[in-house]
Amino acid sequence: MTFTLHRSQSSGSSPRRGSLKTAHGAIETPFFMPIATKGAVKTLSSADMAGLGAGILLSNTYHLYMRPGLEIMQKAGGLHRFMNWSGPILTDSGGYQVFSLSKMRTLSEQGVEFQSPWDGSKHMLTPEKSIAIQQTLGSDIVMAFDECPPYPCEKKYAHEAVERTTRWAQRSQEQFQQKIADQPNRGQLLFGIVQGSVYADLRAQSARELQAIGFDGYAIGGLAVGEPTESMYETLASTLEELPADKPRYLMGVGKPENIVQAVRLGVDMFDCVIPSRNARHGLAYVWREKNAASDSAAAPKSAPLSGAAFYETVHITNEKNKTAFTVLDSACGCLACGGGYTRAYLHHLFRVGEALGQRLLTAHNIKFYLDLMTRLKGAI
RNA sequence: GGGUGGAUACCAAAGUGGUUAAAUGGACUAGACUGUAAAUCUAGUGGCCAACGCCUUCGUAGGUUCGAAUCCUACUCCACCCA
Repeated sequence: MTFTLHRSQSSGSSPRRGSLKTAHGAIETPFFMPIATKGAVKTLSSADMAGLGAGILLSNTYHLYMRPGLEIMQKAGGLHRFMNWSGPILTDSGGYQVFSLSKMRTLSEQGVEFQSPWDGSKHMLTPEKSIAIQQTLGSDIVMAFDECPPYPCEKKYAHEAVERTTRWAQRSQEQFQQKIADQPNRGQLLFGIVQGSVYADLRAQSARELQAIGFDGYAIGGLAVGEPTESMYETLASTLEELPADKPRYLMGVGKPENIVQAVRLGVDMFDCVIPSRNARHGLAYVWREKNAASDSAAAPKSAPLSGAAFYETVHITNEKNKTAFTVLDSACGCLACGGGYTRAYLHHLFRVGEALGQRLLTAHNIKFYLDLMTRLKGAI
């Protein structure tokens, strides 16, 4: 079995632990994937990631296809070798770029034509091409090519997007199988992506249609794109009811720590998000809050369930008050910054003068925070 | 000694009679960021005020004008040029 649950769960919305086997090792779920869009977690090396205890990274088909391109990836012997990362990698299909680059693309039944922001050149991404690229990259988990609609989204359009996503999922699966027939199976897994905006019936339809095709795992896409958080939770809960319990469920692009906590409660197994890395580069650090437990009844001991957003706090490292804060972000943290003994005052200084080390240290810290969050959640299930 | 050009808010730098508390950068203050077009973006930054609003600013001191950062006079300082 590729995916095994540690405790048998009937179905639906309840937290679960499991193990997902990939060609580059098994990972305990629920887990978080730091994002290495262009083949690197910005400011960090593969060795750094291993040191932080990251189990699996996420990379992006669209970006790697644009640069360095398939020829280089082929000569490099695949993405793992290219970036010198021996753990598992999940590659996103480029479906999200259908959403985020909406001003620079043209969508058709065939696929999506993107215009390069660099030289204006046009590139067509289709389900077949996306999967083929991911096969060349050699990622452990391949994502079907989907359409991620914006929010808000008229139901009529959301419906069309669901049906197109289903057709694209079918084509993705066919391409995936064909390649496997051609070449030795590299042990790649293929995940389908549920769409349907915030409409429960569309989500259910999407989930049903994808299961009819059959995938190794099911992702929930198109959330956290601007809808109210409550709406996201409701949609997530109803969608999970429609997904098989014996396959991994992946909530794409989410999210804030409290979003992840809530999603794990509802039965999600996999996450990714740019928040820890991007916010780190923008000077925002995540810090556990229990050190203030004496004065704050909302702070919980490590073993207790994490609730709301009260279990952590954010630190704007560039804030004036950190100028003379000669303490590390979190004395219990073993990241490059905290373990290295670099104080908030020093990090503040690095950001002020624009030294890249500041971004690097904060990125390491936030990634560690997210990985620790998952460890705690596993411990609480 | 003579000549020319300057002096604008924390810094740099626009503005040559009213629409200017004064463009734009930087710096500073705070905020945002959810399958990364993101080391990005937003807002604020003379004083008082919760706010409406009021007050004080463009080297200094006078003057012209209904009205001046903008025009005139003197002075101070800076830069360059000629002796």
